[in-house]
Amino acid sequence: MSNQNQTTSELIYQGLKQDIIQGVYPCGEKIKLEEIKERYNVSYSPLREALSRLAESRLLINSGQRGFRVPEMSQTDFEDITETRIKLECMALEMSLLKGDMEWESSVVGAYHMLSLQEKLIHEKGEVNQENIQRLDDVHEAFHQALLSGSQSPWLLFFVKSLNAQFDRYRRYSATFQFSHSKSVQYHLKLKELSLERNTSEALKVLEEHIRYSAQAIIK
Amino acid sequence: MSNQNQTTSELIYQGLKQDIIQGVYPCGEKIKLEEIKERYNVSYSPLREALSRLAESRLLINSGQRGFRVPEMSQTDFEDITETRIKLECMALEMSLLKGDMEWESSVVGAYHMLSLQEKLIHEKGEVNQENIQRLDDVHEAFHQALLSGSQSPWLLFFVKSLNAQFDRYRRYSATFQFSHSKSVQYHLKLKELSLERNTSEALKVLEEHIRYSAQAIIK
DNA sequence: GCAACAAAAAATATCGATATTTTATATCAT
DNA sequence: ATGATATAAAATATCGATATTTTTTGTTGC
Repeated sequence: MSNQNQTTSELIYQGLKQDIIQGVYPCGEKIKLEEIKERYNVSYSPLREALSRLAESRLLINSGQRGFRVPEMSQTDFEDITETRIKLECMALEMSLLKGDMEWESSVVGAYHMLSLQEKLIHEKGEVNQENIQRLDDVHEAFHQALLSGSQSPWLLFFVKSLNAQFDRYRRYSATFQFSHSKSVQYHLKLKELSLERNTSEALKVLEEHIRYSAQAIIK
Repeated sequence: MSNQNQTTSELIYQGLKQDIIQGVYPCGEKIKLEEIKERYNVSYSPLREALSRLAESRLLINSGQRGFRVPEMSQTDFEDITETRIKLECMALEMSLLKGDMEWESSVVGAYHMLSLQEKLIHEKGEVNQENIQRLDDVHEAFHQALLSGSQSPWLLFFVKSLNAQFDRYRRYSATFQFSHSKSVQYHLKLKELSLERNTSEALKVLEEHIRYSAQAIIK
């Protein structure tokens, strides 16, 4: 977002990332350069730069002289992602509650407001479509980022972001869009309130539960 | 290491990464493509792929339409790296001591042996040269990796590795090669023994101290 | 039939040149 | 002089073509 310098390489990176996370390319599938070169209508250079970046953050695998492919999914990998995510996010949340200032509080309140509006739109008014779901994902992501942003640890947030992308890939793949999201909605409300009250121990508990609940729904 | 498929892109990636960490390119310096294209004697494509990857892991900064540059260093950034490193490494060590099997123990013993030999070579026999220091860094890194490898969390190890690269850049930049490394040697010995004894609380304490000690020496 | 090897096809990786954008330099009006 | 604008230079980003490697196909001998 808000990237003024829209280089082709950056654009295709964003597009590919999105597509990989959304499961457009099946697991283990080889990425044929010629093919997606045509599809995205670009040449090799920016394409390969984008692919290289994605491989660096493990959204692709780059095997020596034989190109790029989409990583396989496995139970153990997902469990590792989930457990690590819980640890790092809890860590960041703890720091947020300790260090978060007024600006942080405002961003949490603001992000929560957006999230709850979008949740209402989908789950109460039933306006379920691809665009609204994408938007729900975005504001949900933004809410979590806001919560943790008080931690003042760019590195921790960087890693959390990376894990969330991986987690999302599993989520999208399992295609479990739960219409009965009431539990999730409750989690978010509690999370917001406990955070603003600086009730660390309870907030951490809820965050962990929230992540585990999502993970459980994905494993099936 | 042990990458059989030595593509030009991979080679130049390794080389650049090493050079950035070792402080060959000053902080904030712009990476002139034409210049290092000549220096490494390659063409744009593999060079830009390598640069893109390095930017993805934050060893470079890629600003829109105006190329790549080496990140600035700051006290706060280094503190974030250090604190995050402590948290993640301690987390991984705790898991290692909990889950580590016989194979893990062997790798720790083996890695420690290598490390202590190299430490002796340098600090007792005084064979101090660029090559031996590089080798010390390598076996030191390997020892820490071995310690944490029992954790069974590839994602945690991935992040730790990334942080260590950043940490190393600061270390190399400050150019503090301490000849009185006796303290560091003691840390490693203690770390090994406490780990094999599965003395979690003490091992974590020593690891944290070890990292803080290194960080202190860098800040000056 | 089947393994081993050779030839052909396909795909990846790299190159050198071009187009685009940014940065530096020069010109002009105020 | 100074700031704005146009021009030139430099640097980045992208393209299309070539070289290299891998994969597939086909052939031969057993």
